[in-house]
Amino acid sequence: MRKTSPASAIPPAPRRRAPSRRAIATSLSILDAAEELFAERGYDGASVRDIAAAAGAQIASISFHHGGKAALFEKVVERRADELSKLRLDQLAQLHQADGQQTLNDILSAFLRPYLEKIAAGDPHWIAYARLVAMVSADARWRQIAERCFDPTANIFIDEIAALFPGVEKSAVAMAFVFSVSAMLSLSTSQWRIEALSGEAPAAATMDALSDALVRYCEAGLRAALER
Amino acid sequence: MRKTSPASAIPPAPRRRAPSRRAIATSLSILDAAEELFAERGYDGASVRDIAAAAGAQIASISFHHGGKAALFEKVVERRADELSKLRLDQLAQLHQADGQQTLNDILSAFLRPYLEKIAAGDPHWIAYARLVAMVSADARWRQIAERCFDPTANIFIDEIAALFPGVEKSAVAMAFVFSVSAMLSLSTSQWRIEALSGEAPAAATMDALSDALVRYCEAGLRAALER
DNA sequence: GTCTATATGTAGATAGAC
DNA sequence: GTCTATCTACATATAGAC
Repeated sequence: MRKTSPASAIPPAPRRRAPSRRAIATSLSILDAAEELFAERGYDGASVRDIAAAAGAQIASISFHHGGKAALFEKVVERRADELSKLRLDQLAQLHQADGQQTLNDILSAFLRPYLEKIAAGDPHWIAYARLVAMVSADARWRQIAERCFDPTANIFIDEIAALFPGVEKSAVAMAFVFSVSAMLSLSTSQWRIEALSGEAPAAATMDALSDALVRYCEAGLRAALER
Repeated sequence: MRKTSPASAIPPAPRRRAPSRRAIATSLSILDAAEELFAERGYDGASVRDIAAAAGAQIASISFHHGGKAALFEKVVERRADELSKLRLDQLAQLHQADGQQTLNDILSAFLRPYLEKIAAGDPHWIAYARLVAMVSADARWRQIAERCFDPTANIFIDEIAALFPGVEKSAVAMAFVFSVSAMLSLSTSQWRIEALSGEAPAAATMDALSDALVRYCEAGLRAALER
């Protein structure tokens, strides 16, 4: 069944020459600048001009390296989503290896803590990421990004939670899960609102305390919504 | 100390002639069209051209009646916010009249139910409103709208809740309150995400069931986050 | 790969006739 | 109050020199 012709059978590799160090730097700085400006001003509010300027690059570089504004936005979201999904699934795998019965708190922590630790470290890239996720989640125009970047991991966690509540419909679990993700995102997207509503005393709460409160909030909320 | 001249002392009323019926209709249809398009595409994504076209009005009418795009956005948010705040504060007043000790569930219901009833009725204007609130809450550029339209009522409810948890810092209550508002908004803003994550079975859950689940979720979450 | 120059479209606002 | 016509600015994208 094999073709007899030697090398020509395999089409000549459509692979390009490896990009130069400088090209990589340009491409990356555009990605970083885009992340910041998209998060701050939204997709329509951030122009490729401003992104290029912030990156110290040419406008034309954006189309050249990333294929246009829309494709750039997708790459920005995808880069972070992939890293975060990996961390979350790693946590889940560790739970399974420990092979005691995992609790709701374990599963929720595996999902929430990796992100909470990122923002507790104060990394502005990850604070920006919450705003991007909120945009994608609220805008049907980015449906494909959500399906590709968020849904696979979310489904795994929803199924894990559903296993703890036999007889409860998956849609109910999905709903309570979305409530929890929304609450998590609000820590970043609405930080200024929380501060504005906190009154005079700034209350130098550590991010760790906020994280713990969020996990407790979500766990209790999920139980109340799903238990009979 | 009074001027002796008769009518001229009082400056001629700067009041304009009452607007015509048609003018009112134009102004209103612009407001309605703007609400829909701002919610669907965001502030930057919705152009005044499209808004005018959707309203069946002229582009120039937008500046004439509403003073420009930014002012129009504010009016759109303010109109709904005022109506909703009134409903919420009415509910709270009824609780106080009943003068039994009000529970956390009472207070949360007074805040959440008026909005949940609006969307349970399927009114697209109110579903759109959640998206607008989410935009304003996530974007510091609209800080003034949030301070004027949302904060006064939110502060009243936060204080009511705080009274049930003596010794807990107001900032902790504000945080848990923002979690709850985020979860509430996600019912409208991320409805399509909930559906996508619910799996094959569409599960024709009534909006009333979703509302009850949300209130249970928020109440239990608040308790867990605030109780010692 | 980078950069200049430009093509082509659309944005929000308003002057002035009606 | 409405509507036409137009102003000015800025958007994304790309062709072609380097």
